[in-house]
Amino acid sequence: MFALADCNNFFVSCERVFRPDLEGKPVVVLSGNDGCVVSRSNEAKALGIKMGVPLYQIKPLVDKEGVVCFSSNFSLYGDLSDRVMSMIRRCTSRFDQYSIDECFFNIDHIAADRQKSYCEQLVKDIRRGVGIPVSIGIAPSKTLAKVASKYAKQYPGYHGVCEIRTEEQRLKALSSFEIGDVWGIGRRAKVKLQNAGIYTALDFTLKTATFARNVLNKPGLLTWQELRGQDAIDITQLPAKQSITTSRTFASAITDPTLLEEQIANFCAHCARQLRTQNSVAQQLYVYAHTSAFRTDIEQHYLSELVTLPVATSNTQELISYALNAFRKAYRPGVLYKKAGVVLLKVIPETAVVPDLFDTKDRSREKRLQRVLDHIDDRLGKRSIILGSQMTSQQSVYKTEHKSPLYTTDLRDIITIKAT
DNA sequence: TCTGGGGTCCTAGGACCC
DNA sequence: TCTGGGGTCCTAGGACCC
Repeated sequence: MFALADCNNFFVSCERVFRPDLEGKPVVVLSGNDGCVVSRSNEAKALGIKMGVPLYQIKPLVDKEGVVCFSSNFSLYGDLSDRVMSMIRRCTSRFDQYSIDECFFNIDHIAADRQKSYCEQLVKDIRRGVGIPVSIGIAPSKTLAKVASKYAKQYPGYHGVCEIRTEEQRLKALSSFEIGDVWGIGRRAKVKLQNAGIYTALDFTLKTATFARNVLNKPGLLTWQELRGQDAIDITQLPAKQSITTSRTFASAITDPTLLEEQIANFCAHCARQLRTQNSVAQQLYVYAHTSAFRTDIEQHYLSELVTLPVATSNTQELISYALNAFRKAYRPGVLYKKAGVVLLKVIPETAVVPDLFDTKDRSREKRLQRVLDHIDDRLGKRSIILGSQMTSQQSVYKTEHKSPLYTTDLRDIITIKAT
């Protein structure tokens, strides 16, 4: 049996941990630049606020109903996620974190008839210990566990835990579960299946394996098997990321190349730091910047450059220099760049680097310097020490009007909270 | 005016090989 | 007019997830 733990309305719940006065009130968390709604409390959902809707489109409703808005605060969410995950990890022999707010875990060491009450206690403990509400689904496959967790979330009578154990439970659960809500069935697949007269998860399981394979290919067949109770999807964590991206949309479009270069240098530094934490190096680097796709009044422009590095590296200085050179080659004056990003590709383990016979760099020396810089950042906080190219203007190009303090991770904010 | 960010997997088709 | 067969590797794009 698989257990799936899923934090309810995770980002909103994180904000509420430190603002218990917002319990029972409509609350939303916004994406970058306070653009879109990315997390909603049940009260906000009840007002009809949809996932992903731009804030400006619901501004009248937000004002009228007194919806509380937060800018996203990822260091807070990451920290609370770690605390929830570590509580679950202590209860299991097999643990796979699937996202910032979800994990699968094994409960086979508990007798079958006690698994539900065991998980109910875990839900209570996490609520008391971290302050985050969690729902747990238990079933013989991961997809069914996801279905179960949705029922657990939906009906308070379940006390946060729902099981799909017997064939009777499975048929009942799937018969009132919309096909588009199944894990692995996206928008396109939903339309295809509905056109074939399939509206519930149960309808889908009554078709043949050949049908599932023909209409939705291999991933669809796996989902079909899982819904029938067979363990088919493996989500064992990849040991290391194969690509690393940092990209941002700016609050307003940028034309100034110096300002853009500063952003790209920062994206690059962020990617490189992630690369080093997984002891990897990148063989390729991709830089892009483009106009807003939503604007119909200006000509669209997409700048992009792919650089293959002579020697795979994770060095921030080196990666920034390649990224800026590539950017300068492709930059077009006058274009209103609204979004830009850096992607590191062909990521491989540090130990697999093939040296270049004609390499002129003293790589071991650069590596020692990089290690010192990382150490300073770890000790004194992010961006304690950065390169000149990362801070040429000191101008902020992002909007975060509703950001909560870094309650758990930033010493300066903690001191401020205590002082007030 | 204002519209997020970061990933993975799969497949089809082209290039290339013998 | 008629123009092989089989395989691998790579890439772009689509679809999906949170």
